[in-house]
Amino acid sequence: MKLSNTEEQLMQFLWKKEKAFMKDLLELYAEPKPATTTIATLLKRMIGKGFVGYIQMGNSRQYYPLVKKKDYFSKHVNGLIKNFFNDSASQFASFFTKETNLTKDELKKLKALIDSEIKKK
Amino acid sequence: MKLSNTEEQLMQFLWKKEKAFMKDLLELYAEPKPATTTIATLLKRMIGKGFVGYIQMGNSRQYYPLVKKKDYFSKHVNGLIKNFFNDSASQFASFFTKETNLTKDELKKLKALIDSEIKKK
DNA sequence: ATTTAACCTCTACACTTGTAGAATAAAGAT
DNA sequence: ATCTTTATTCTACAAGTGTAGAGGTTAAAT
Repeated sequence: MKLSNTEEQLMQFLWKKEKAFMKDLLELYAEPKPATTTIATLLKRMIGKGFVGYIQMGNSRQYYPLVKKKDYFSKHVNGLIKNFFNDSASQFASFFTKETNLTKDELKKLKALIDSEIKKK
Repeated sequence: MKLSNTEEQLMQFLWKKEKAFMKDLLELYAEPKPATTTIATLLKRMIGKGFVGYIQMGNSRQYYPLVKKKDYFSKHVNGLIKNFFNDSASQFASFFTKETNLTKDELKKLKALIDSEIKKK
């Protein structure tokens, strides 16, 4: 099961908040904010898809994510790599390095990070 | 305008081939292959969306991509970075380095690549 | 010339997505 | 007790997606 675009955006908010009531979520939207019923529909669908859970609190609910952002994201990137780079992460990495506009400084930091990863292996 | 999932898969095939007739594309699908009319519909929609062009050759057409895989892909990754990493490519890169199972060797190659990128700046 | 194969367009239909009004319920304010 | 606010469910509807049959056209094969 997969989230649609708007659902994914809402999920981002939920990940940010960790737990949230409708109200809190609505606040995070830029103007013009969607109708509350729209959010409600999305949440309901997301619950159906198994991405969101909630705790009933009085008349409203405290929603929370059922999947970790990291996991969701990994799946995304892996899909991307599979489709675009023939399932080769290193091919992807090299493409990424060349095509993204990382500054010199960022590149240096990345290099350092890679170094420490190399040491771990 | 955006490609849907099945459209994107077909696009992958088209990128691989560079130019292709229906037949060629159909071949690339695993069993059970979709109906030819399904592919035809997809191609038509993709033409409508401006992702595919064609040259009429007798009774059939030679299709070709109108957008470069690289460009399409970049847009994708940028979207991902924007959504998941607060628009920070370097944050993404670090996450990626840590979470992907690159081998020591791949990491070394990547490091070398980064080095040469640093020199360019 | 007739049959066959390839492929295109049109039509169709169920499912998903984006969006939100109407109706309802409950909780808080007066 | 009544009004107001807020959240929830139901219903709805247009657009987009996944999938493919029916029917027509042309080129190739016999």
